[in-house]
Amino acid sequence: MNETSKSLNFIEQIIEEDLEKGYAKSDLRFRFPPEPNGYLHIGHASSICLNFGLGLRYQAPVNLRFDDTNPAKEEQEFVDAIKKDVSWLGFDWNTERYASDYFQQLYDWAVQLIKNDKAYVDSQTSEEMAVQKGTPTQPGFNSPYRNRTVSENLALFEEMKNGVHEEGSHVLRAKIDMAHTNMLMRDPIMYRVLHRAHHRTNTDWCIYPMYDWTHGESDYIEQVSHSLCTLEFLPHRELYDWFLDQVYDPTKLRPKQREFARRNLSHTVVSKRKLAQLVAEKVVTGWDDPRMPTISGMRRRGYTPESIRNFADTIGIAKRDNLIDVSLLEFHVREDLNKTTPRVMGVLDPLKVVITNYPEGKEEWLEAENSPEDESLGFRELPFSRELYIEKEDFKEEANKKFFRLKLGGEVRLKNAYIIKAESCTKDTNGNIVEVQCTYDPKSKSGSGTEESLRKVKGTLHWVSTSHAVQAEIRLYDRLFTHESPDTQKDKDFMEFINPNSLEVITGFVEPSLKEAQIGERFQFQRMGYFCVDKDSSDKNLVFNKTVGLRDSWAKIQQKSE
RNA sequence: UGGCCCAUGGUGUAAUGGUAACACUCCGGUUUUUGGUACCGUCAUUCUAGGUUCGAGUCCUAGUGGGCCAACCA
Repeated sequence: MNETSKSLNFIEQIIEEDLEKGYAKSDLRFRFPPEPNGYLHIGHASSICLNFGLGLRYQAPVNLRFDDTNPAKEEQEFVDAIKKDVSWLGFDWNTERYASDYFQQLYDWAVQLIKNDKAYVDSQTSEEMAVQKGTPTQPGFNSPYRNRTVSENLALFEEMKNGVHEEGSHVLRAKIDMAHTNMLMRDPIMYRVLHRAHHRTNTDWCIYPMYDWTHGESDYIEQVSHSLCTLEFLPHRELYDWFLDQVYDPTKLRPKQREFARRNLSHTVVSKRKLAQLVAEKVVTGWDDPRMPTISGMRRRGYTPESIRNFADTIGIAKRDNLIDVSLLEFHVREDLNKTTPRVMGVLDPLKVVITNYPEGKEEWLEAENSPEDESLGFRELPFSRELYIEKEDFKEEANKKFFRLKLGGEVRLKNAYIIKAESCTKDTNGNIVEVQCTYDPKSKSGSGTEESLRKVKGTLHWVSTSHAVQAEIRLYDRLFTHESPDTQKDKDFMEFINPNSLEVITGFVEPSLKEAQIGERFQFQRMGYFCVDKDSSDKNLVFNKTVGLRDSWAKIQQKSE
């Protein structure tokens, strides 16, 4: 927590060096620049935490800037979702900006470039241009249109803007060097003709600027000091600087681009394009499907903003390729949920228990602590009766002594209730156990303080009273992909690794206090895991998502004995 | 057959020329009315070869391995 003792990541070191070299702290400014063409994912969360974290650390403003230069892909729906996600993560932006706000300024600068003989209108097809561009190992060659006169370029460019020309007929290109070793410097396209309505500028423009031309100049307009992006943009830095050189006024702050490695998460894909494909092909129900590594998906799953921020802090920022194990994310989710969620009881795979020496028709309301981690959460009351459900896996006719749960002739504590002993069980015609008959010790009531209640029994089970329990739909999730790195396998498409069993829907029974649970509310079902109420939930049909299971050392013991 | 970036336990990140550390995972234990939590402990790391230096994970060179670059996407 101590800022001064915490080691700096390499971005923070760059900033510290700039500060030492005389950069004013008040000149520091950052931005988070999403393109509104999809939902934000865990990789963006990392970038958001980086940029807004820097803002907090240096008390510097952070803009939320939508990189909306491609009306073919961008929509208002995504703008709204992105704003919601950033806010939910717990960050406040200084101002909300749009690259489209700068279209006029960008156009004016482009005209200036043409006048300075730094840009020209090319009228080749994209195929011709691709050939002419060369390859990484071979230089390109000049376009036949490269030497158009300034006045001809000016006239054409204005016509492009005015919608005189068809899509694909002309582009504006920067005039740099077709033999440059960096392919991005081989006369990159600045503008294309697009007869499309834009979500903000509507049909005002018939030409739209490309990323490279837009991004750095937007940083410059906003006077962003450090423009942070992922490593695949590293080759763009040279162009970023070249474009800046064309318009730079030395009395103003000059933004600098620096790059960090995107964070990869195991057993999923962290790519908007691939996530969009999962949505489009209906592998998942939508961008906010709880199996998706999107911020909205994680929110719906029950992850907390705190846990995602802690995760981002822990994984840090660096420049090497990485594949972060999803178990680290789950650790942070459990860590936060353990501290904050109330405990309740829910039986996912019910087995009926009848307490033969408990009077028929009797019910008792027992006091139960809401959280051993947080006293302030108080207590609630639980109904107990003659017939209960316990978890099917918590009973065996016979078992070795490693099995702490209920077995014939053995005793267990029912959480917050009595100690019971299994006397017999009945089976259906297929040999499946359908009911267990038990006796209880009436003096062993939890919290009663009697000698019997203080007895140590090895196992404690969760349970619900059959007549009081509420039926609930419970959605269990597993990893979306069976491979830890589905999208880096040579000759294999990531879709081949989709886990067919990533969703299982079951019907369980939960304690009656959950009847009034609100959408989004989180609970720990004791001994089972963390669950939250899904947005599909209604008065008629209670729906829970399993957020993450509890650590399960019994499962490990079982695995080893197999 | 080019250019650029990267290389620290199983995973991620530190160590800023001076004893390689922290977290997760794994494994073992203590406590426990959650086989949870908490706490304690074990195992395990500088890609290779040269060089600079009293001293190199850190600087230099080469090699090896991985990644990025040929959208009118961002």
